[in-house]
Amino acid sequence: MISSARPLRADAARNRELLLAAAEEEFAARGIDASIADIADRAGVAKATVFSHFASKEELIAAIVGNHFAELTVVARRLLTSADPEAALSDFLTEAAHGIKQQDLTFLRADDDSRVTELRNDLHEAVSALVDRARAAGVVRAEITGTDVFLLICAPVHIAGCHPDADPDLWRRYQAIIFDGLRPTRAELLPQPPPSWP
Amino acid sequence: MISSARPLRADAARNRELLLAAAEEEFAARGIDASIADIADRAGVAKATVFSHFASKEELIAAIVGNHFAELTVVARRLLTSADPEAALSDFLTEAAHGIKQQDLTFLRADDDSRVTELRNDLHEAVSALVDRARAAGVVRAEITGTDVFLLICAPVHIAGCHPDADPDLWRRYQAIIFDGLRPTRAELLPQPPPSWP
Amino acid sequence: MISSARPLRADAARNRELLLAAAEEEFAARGIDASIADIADRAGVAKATVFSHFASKEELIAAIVGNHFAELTVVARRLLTSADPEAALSDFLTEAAHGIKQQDLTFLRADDDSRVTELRNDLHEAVSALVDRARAAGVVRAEITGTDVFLLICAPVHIAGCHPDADPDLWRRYQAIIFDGLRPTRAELLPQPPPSWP
Amino acid sequence: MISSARPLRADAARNRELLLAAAEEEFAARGIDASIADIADRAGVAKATVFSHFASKEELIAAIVGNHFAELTVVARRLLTSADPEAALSDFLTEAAHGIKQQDLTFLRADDDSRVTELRNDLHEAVSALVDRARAAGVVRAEITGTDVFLLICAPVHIAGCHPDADPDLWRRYQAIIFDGLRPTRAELLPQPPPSWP
DNA sequence: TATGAATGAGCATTCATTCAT
DNA sequence: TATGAATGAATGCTCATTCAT
Repeated sequence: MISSARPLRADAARNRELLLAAAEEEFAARGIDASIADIADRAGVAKATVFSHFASKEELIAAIVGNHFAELTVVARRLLTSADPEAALSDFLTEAAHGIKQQDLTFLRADDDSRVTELRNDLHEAVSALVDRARAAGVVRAEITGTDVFLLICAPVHIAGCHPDADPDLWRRYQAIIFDGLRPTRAELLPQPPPSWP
Repeated sequence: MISSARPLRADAARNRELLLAAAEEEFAARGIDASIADIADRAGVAKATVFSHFASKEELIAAIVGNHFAELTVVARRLLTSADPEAALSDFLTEAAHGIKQQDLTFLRADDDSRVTELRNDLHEAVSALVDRARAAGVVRAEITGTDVFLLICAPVHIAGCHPDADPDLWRRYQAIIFDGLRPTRAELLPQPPPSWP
Repeated sequence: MISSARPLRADAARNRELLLAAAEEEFAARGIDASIADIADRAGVAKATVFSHFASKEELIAAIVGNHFAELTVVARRLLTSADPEAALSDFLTEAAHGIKQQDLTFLRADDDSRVTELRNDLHEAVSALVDRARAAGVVRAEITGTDVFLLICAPVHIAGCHPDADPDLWRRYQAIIFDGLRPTRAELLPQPPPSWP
Repeated sequence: MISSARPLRADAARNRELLLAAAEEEFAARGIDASIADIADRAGVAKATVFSHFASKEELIAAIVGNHFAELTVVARRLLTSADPEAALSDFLTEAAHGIKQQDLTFLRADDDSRVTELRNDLHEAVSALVDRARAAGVVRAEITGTDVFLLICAPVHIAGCHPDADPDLWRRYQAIIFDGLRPTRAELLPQPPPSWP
């Protein structure tokens, strides 16, 4: 929300937010092939204005993805200070899924962008802290890592999205199932070692 | 002469198979934006030939998706005859995920095609039978339906795909977690009723 | 004129010629920034058709430049068989300048194209033969090389083009001056050694 | 206050010079398609500032071209006062070509600008005086006019520029050849009458 | 049926120029 | 005067689809 590098003029800052919002909506509606023209139209600015804010379509996508990572990091850090480790992890997954559900942008990738990589690592770290606390409290299996949970964030929304005509809250069902799968009820080892993080 | 729907000439039938195979490979390699030109090149035919077999790109995608549903249906029906209900369900999910992993075509959608809808319903039915048997045997929660499992088919591969540099077998870890989530260990009710199927 | 690689269908070959002609005219009229759209319009075809004949604007330019080199090579080789070495060289420069004058495309460059490089080398070789014969006959200075004359081909037209409102034949005046500069009247050495050819 | 045309503030005058210098460099480096944005960047000012000094890109080009004409005029007038008429003409062409070679802006045209036309006429007049003196001294043919030499100014650099990998001083070779072509050694008449000047 | 060619609609991106501050 | 921002008009290029043979 609050950027540090260059204090934009008020009108430009407004247009930037307008554009990011329009882009999210357009990507959610039309997929990754949403056109810059449509995004500009939706934001009520000229096509060229998009490029005066983001040097390329890739950079626009990176800004969106980065923002989402940053928002989730804020959520994770806030929940780290709560009393109940189990509720904290569960609430994080719920809030995350809820945010994703609003606009499914799961398909957006921005891998080669260093800022996004950094923000993704920040989120990974915050999630790992949440998981460490939950594991220490015995509410998740000993084998479960922060990376596991990081990868699972989008799963409930994605699963519900496979239904051709689902209730908007269906993802909650699959989140509960997955969360139960993380619990230390079963002693069996998982068939693969925990994934490393680059 | 013997087959019912459309008696294709032998070489035409061969071209059709060539095209479907080429299209799958190209979609797997380049994503949904793979071009008809590249598919035709890979199949060794002219671009226009693609359109003499499939009226549009959508129809080509529908054919691929339909084939995948049909293959999974075969797997599900075969496993219905096996002795162990738990192993049958687990094996189905494993074989399905394995096939998807080979060529991740999860992103392909073909919603408005009636043949695809029919094949999808066939798969849904076969999976439901598998789940009914598993539930009756007490290896999955009473609340779990065939629709649930149908929706979960792609999840393990999708989850592992969120890792920037994952082991090719990582999906097995998440499949085990999800399968554990389906088990009747926990008594708590799931937060959402089972989804209906259209 | 007669290409070897792939025998185009009659209509395609016609469109190709139409496009090359239109492109030459458009480049001559608007300079190197002539647009593909205008070229296509002038040729009476769709924009995309340009790209079905030439993969890029660069390739179209290369085709034009290559054709011009090839045509000049034909002229040079023909004159090599004529009786008078002085007239042969002079006529070559005249015919070349005349062809260039029709459409000043001096500004077109296609350096990185291997076919063009080859055709340019062919022309260089043919011109060198013409110059060798003229030198042997004592009608040009001993120091003058084929490379010198190759570089001088465009000069008369370019010089006349610096006049804001010149007679269309003014280039002949500067060709005569330059040709006189090549004659062995003066014994003084030229201030720079003859240029090498890559 | 003291100067007549437009009393610029000191910093504005400085920006103007900065911009002209930056524009020359950028045009020399990137050709006529050098962008206003790059020029402004190089000058260290905002894009819009360019337009507060020059109403359009054309006008900026006209200013550069006009400056070059004016500089050459100074050179020609200075050499008019030298003792040797032949050396004066030769030196003029050498100094001119040298300046052009440093930054080849030959491609810049600014025809419809009245100030440029005036400066070009000034140069034409100064060159004509140089040529008249040389002709009177018998060092150039009787037929050669100031207009001829004016048109020939850029030729040596242009000719050397046709070589794909030339020595930076190669233009001197062609200047010598052309200058020899101007000498009164040959009695033959040139094939075209001297061009008039508008 | 198979195909070489043609094409209309569209896309990301650029740029000279204008505007408000 | 200087500038950050905005923009309309182009531009090279792509692609699914159509057409004539």
